[in-house]
Amino acid sequence: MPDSNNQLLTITVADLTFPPREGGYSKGHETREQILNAALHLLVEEGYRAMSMRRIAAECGMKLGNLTYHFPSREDLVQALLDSVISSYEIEFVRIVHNPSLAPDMRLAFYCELVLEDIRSKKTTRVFPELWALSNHDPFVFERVHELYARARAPLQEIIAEMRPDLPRSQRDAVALFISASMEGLTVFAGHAKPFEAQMPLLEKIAVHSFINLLKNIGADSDS
Amino acid sequence: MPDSNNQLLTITVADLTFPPREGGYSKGHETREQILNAALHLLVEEGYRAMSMRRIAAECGMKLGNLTYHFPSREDLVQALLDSVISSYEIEFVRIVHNPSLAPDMRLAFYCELVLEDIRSKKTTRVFPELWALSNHDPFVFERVHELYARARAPLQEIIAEMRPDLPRSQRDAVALFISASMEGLTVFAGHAKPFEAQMPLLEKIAVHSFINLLKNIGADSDS
DNA sequence: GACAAACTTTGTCAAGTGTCCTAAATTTGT
DNA sequence: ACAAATTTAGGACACTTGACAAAGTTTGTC
Repeated sequence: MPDSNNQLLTITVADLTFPPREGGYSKGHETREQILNAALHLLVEEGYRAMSMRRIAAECGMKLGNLTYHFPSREDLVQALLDSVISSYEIEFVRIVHNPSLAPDMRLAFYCELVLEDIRSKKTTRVFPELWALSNHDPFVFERVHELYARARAPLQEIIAEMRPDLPRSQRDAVALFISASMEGLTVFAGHAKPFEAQMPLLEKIAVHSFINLLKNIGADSDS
Repeated sequence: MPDSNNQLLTITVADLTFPPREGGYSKGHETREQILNAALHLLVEEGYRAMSMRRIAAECGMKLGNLTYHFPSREDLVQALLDSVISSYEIEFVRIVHNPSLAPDMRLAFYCELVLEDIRSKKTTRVFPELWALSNHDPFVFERVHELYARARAPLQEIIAEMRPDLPRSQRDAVALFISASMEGLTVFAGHAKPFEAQMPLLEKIAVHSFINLLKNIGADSDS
């Protein structure tokens, strides 16, 4: 198993993950995936506005009618795309939880490294701001995005509970939220092709250092 | 001057700020502002997609022809809107710099309070994710947004320089960037109508505590 | 090979988009 | 009073958008 050696170093979130198929021919599922891949590609390269039914069909080299056969409405397609994007992340979260029990500091640092590494990818840098904007006006996107983040915080909450069992749960969860939001914010500044992309390694050190310090000192300090 | 008393407590960023006008009648400038306000309203309430020329005109109760008289192209309108939004913030940044020299800890806490208070407003929660998404594909938006953030970090850099003059500038700037990004990230989670909006006061405490601890300990610690 | 289900093409539909235009009416500042 | 600025009222352009219907073609199975 050459994978299990560098598994901890090379975890990368897949672009899209598709649910197991039920009925239909295999060709149908293939084109469905092809469509969603084309949609993601357009979303990443040219933004949500460019992700029209016609352009997606053209990207696939197929006719528009065929696209509407697989996705009767644009909303269907967007929801399927969102599901596929999010599924990829949830798969990785499961792996992180099943991590060998290292020292909590190390697990936290590792978690941050994973998140900040993913943020630097073109896909994440491009897709998530789009989702944040959409979630402001689309309840479906809103629910899915925040459900995703809730699962993303779960490993963090475990680590924090291990480090600071003395803190009340509400406090621990708030800290987990702060840490998660803190890293997400770096997307805009140090994500792919952003002004401070090159400084991400330094920012990661600062972030991890800051988070660990926060966890050590919060509550015990001369703080209200 | 009743303002100068609670000035420090009630600073709020205006929705739009307009540059001084040169030629034309005053009515012309008024409708220009009316148009931009309507555009912002649409952007906030229904998102970038809904912000079409016709809908803006309808929102103002005016004819499309009149809109294209003031803004010949949609790009002109978007750029003017962006300028107006950003101007409002830059005005506040200037005030912050001209702050009485309190203890740097207090100035930092005050700065964070301002930012996190603004983040909770509907306008900021709605507009900025839109800008983040647009900046991924529109060079003009990209430049303006990051120019805005650069100015937003300036007061932060001053405070940090005061607290930690021993640190190299690159390190200080990276910390300022981290702090700024950290708070921006909270937009998605604790902004207006977001799942953790109610927890913003607690999150603010955590954030300020974390930032101050970071500034105290960074470099001096057993850290690489 | 038959055959039904699944897939794909082709063509059309109403509605929306930004941009441009003309001509007339109205308002504004001096 | 009068020129400049603004607004209205239309219209038109070329194009894009999501949705739909009716034919074809392919696929797996009996």
